Amino acid sequence: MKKEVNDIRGLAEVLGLSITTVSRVLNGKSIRYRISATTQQRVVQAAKEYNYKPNKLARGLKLSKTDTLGLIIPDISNPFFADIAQSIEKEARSKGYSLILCDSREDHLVEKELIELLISHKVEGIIIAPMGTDYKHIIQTYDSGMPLVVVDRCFPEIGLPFITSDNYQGGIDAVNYLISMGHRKIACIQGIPKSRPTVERVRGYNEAFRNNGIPVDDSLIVGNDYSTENGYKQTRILFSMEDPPTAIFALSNLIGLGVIKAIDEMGLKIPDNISLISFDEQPYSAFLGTPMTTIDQKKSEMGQLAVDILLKYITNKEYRKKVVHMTLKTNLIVRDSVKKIN
Amino acid sequence: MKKEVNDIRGLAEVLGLSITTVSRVLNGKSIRYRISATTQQRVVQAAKEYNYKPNKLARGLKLSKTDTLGLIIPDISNPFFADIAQSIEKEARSKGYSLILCDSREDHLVEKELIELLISHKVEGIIIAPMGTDYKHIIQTYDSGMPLVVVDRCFPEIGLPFITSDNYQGGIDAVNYLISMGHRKIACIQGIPKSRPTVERVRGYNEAFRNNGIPVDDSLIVGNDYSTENGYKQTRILFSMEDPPTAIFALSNLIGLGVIKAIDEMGLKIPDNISLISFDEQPYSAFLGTPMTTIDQKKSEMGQLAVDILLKYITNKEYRKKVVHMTLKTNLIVRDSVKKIN
DNA sequence: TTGTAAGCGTTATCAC
DNA sequence: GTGATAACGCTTACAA
Repeated sequence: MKKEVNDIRGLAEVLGLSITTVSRVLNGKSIRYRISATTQQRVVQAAKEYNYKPNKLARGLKLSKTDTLGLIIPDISNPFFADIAQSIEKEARSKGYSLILCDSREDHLVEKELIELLISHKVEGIIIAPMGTDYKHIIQTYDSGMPLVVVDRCFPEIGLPFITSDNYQGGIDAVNYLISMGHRKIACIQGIPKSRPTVERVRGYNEAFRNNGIPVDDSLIVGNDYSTENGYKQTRILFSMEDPPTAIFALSNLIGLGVIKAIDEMGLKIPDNISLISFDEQPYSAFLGTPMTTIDQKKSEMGQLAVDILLKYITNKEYRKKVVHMTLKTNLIVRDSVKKIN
Repeated sequence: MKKEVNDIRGLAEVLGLSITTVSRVLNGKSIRYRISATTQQRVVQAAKEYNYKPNKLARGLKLSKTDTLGLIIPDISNPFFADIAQSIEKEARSKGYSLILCDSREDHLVEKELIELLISHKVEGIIIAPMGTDYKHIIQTYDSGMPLVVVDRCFPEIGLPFITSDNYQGGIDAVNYLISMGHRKIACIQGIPKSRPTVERVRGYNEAFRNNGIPVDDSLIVGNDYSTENGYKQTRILFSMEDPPTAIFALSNLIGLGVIKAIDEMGLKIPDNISLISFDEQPYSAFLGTPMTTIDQKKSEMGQLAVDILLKYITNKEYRKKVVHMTLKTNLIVRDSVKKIN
């Protein structure tokens, strides 16, 4: 390893060649321009020797191609999103793209600013798992021509491409199972109320009751975000009722953890005193105090597909007319957290 | 919102001003150049109206300032690193920096390529949680002048800035506790053998035995990476021994989960048949089948400090001469996974 | 088979 | 108070 060279110009100089030729070789255009094998070898060799790294900024400026995607996630410390982020990163990089990671912390204003930031960075496309209650800023970005795919918290009512789980069916499956185990008084602790996954899961909840000819008690649908705190608080409130529910349907893994915490603190047992089923399978789900029955989502498929679709939008102008809406099957994993009653 | 303008030039045109003036206003240099209040207002107003977003590529090219940091993590789906990543992202953004996220998947070659990639992207600095067995590529990058901070898997033997936990003391605390509970035959399931956290924790393990005047049985120090699979496999092997250990010290949360899985499958109970203590506290630690005794690390402090130090290196040339080595206290959290014996 | 020069969108230097 | 212009590092017509 000799001296370093920071320029394509520097490289050209030490080689006694023109910038053009060097650039061509480095971009694999030697054949097209019939560059001599010797020249080619010398260039490649020197690039390695002088540790030359092309400047993506300059390249991006010239080509309007930054090899960069933006990812906006509401909470990367939530393992559900960490898993999605991992598969997105993997797929993106395998296709030659880097990822700018942004954590909106479930803050709508931050989310808006992050989009602006990514635009400033000239990312070629954006994958966003939004807060899910408002979409003005998102659709505006999309309409301005920025390739964009929404993940998880989608907005089916508008023309925004998305990929998400079949939350409706997941909700039905969960509640059907609970009902089949004899439960009638089933609480549902929601995530963010107007966010689509919550809306759909609650719709499934209602549908399952209807299918079984059982009336729904709306007062059992509680909670307001996907956090552990929410799960904890709502459980405490539910158990301060005259006649608490016999089962809880937690709409996220974090909420589920909060429920367990509350149950635990009250000296109660799952499933003896209360049954629990939670959305999102996690590595620890099987090893909790009571191995938990969960609704599993295809997280890595979701991430991978999001990238694939986004890249199609980026590279194929025709494809951009299609607004892809994709829904992935969920899967009920039965363990021990639901007791058969009656 | 009227038409969009993609240029500072476009903006200047609609305003009938020069590019220079517009640039100055937008960069808060109106006072220095005594730009009239009216002009100033018009510019700001128009920028908003025409939805102008400065091009960070062009700016970066000109100023050699990209407002971007690189983060390399071995596995973002590991909640330990997800937490660190979150605090890094938060701190970086609060200081005006964006983050390019790279997941090396514990692959040394990938790690090397990722560094090159980040250099190409002209990040202003790099935070890396490396595989931890080799550092040639890292020190070379650092020596070439790239501000860089190593996190978690550090290399104290060389002049690379780092911030990590006091893994040695953490190891001592864990094993001291185990010994105080009457255990003598204590297995240690390692992470990557030559990585510093593992080395230090094992050193603590040995030290605790020595302090208590108990000989160490080296055959009980097993395992080779931080994964769940490793924890699982090693536990099965340990229990195929004549006289299995009475306690296991798992050197990561993932390993701990693998141990639990194996124990579970064998129909054994924690802590009745085997005691367990694991590095890394997680939200679920308290709610596992047996609430787990853990060694907690200050993850968010680690991330935040890493960014702060890195930014000092970036902005303060003088400071760059200092090689910061920082070690964060760990904390033993006692729960129910260790049984008192004898 | 190789080279010259313009231009990507900014900011800084110098001039008025 | 404001404006021309060169330059950042790269790619790509257009020349030769």
